[in-house]
Amino acid sequence: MTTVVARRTQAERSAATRSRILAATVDCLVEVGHAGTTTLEVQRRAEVSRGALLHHFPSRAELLVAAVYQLFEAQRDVVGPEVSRAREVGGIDGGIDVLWISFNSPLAVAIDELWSAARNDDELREAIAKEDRHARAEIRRLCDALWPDYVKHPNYELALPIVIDAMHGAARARVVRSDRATAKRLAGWKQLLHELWD
Amino acid sequence: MTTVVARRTQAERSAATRSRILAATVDCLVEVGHAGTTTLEVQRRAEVSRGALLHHFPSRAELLVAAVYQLFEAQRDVVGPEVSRAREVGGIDGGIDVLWISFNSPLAVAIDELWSAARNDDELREAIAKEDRHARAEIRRLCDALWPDYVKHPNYELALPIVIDAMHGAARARVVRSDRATAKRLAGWKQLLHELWD
DNA sequence: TGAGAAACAGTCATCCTTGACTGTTAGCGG
DNA sequence: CCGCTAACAGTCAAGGATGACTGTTTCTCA
Repeated sequence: MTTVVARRTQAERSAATRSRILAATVDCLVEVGHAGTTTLEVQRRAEVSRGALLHHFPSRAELLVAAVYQLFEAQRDVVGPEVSRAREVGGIDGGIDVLWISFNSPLAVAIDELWSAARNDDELREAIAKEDRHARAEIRRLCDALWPDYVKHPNYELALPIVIDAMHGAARARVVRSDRATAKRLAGWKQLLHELWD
Repeated sequence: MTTVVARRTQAERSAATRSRILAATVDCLVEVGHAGTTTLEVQRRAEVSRGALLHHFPSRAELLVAAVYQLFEAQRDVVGPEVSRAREVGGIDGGIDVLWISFNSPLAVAIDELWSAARNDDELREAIAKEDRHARAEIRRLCDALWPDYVKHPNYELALPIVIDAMHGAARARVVRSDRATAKRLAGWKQLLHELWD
């Protein structure tokens, strides 16, 4: 009785391994942070040999940079569909809820983790800066889709960056603060937009 | 010709060494980040022996926790005087400028660095959470002192946390974004408060 | 089908960090 | 003035991380 091993092309094998490694890297970033994301730990989680890991990503730096691209791409895959569904979400309050979700995915946590590391790593910083521009554009598209009625409101351009920055700040602070505090913030953002746009 | 060594009490010697170590730790956090803040690097910067370092702070964790207290205390020393000077600063715009400064000191950078590390370190997180409450109260006092005329405005409680969160978010994003972007944000916050309070 | 290349496996030397450990000096109380 | 303790000095072993290196398998293409 021999196990039937499905024949795969080199490209398929390679891509699968690469994916496993990157997924493990993201998991690692979320669970134990940037400092805990060692090549050994990634290799264990991905269940690949050292050779495999080093073959795909010759150095830890290259692994993390690749993770950046992977992460932002994954986030686009999350945000994209939300844009399509945006018309079903009603008004200011629903929009804030949807927006807040995108700041709370595991992906966002992993990105935040790399963001911290980027301050002392030129290579990472450059990679993140580049992707961040696209991410912001995507968030912007999401907002426009969520609030088509307000896009032309004179206060739209004023309020948007502030709320987005505030969400960034709140997402970060969430590490040490209570869920209650987060709920209060959500309500605050909604009230602000009502105040400015209604 | 013998060098005259000033006689110091044990307590003085000890306190001086401790200060040097903590100051070096803060420098280290600012310059090379949490990951780069090794006990060896701190020891080099403080110009103390390994024995001295380990005597005052038996483990790296204790060193970082001590740094948390030191940092928040130092920040209080910075923010405190600002509260007294607040009456000299005029209006919304000046207040925003002052507030923004407190998010840009090296201290804030070091705190942010520890904040990142805290996500995966229970001891640190607890220490930071505790101090953070005081810090927020202090910031609140500063705001009240900066804008005594608006404290009772119905939108005061609405706008304040949002602006503070936004400053947190913006301070963090500054790592990868341009100074121009920061200037735009400053203008935005000012405009928002004018919109809500005037 | 067979040579070659890509994908993967596993080991190893090197470096770095940490904290334990032992030795030394400076101040303090009796 | 003497013994004691806190403050400091310097070394060392253990563990972990990284990437280089060599060996093996799996596909591909001529």
